[in-house]
Amino acid sequence: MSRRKDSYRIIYEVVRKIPSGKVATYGQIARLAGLPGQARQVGYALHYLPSQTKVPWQRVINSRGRISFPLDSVAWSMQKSILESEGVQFDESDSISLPQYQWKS
DNA sequence: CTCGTGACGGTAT
DNA sequence: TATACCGCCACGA
Repeated sequence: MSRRKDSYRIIYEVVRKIPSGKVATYGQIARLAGLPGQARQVGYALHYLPSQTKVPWQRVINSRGRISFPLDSVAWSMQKSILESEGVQFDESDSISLPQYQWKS
C-alpha cells in the first residue's frame, strides 16, 4: 500500500509537468520518475486517478504516438478531444507528431 | 503465497 | 505495417 503512495506520487508529479499542447509517453514518464522499464506502472497509476484530478493524464500516450484506449471507446474520443482543445494535432492515422513531445531525443 | 490482468515497450518474425 | 512474445510489477481474487 505504501508502495503505491511512494512511486505513484512521483509519477503524478512528473505528469503534472507536461505543458499544455505537449504530450509524453508512458516510458518517458517512467524514466523521469526513476522507474525505468516500468511503463506499465505509469498506466496503472493514471488508472487510479480520481475523476476530479488536476493531473493532466490525457497528455500521456504510448510509444507509437497514439492514445492507449480502444479506438471505439468513449475514453478514446474524450482524450482526443481534450488534447485537440489544448492544441495537440493528430494526423490521418490518429497519431501525434514528434514535435509535440516535450522530451524526445 | 500463486495467478491473471493491464491506460506499456522493445525485439523478432 | 501487423502479430507474437517476453520483461516489467502493483493489485486484487
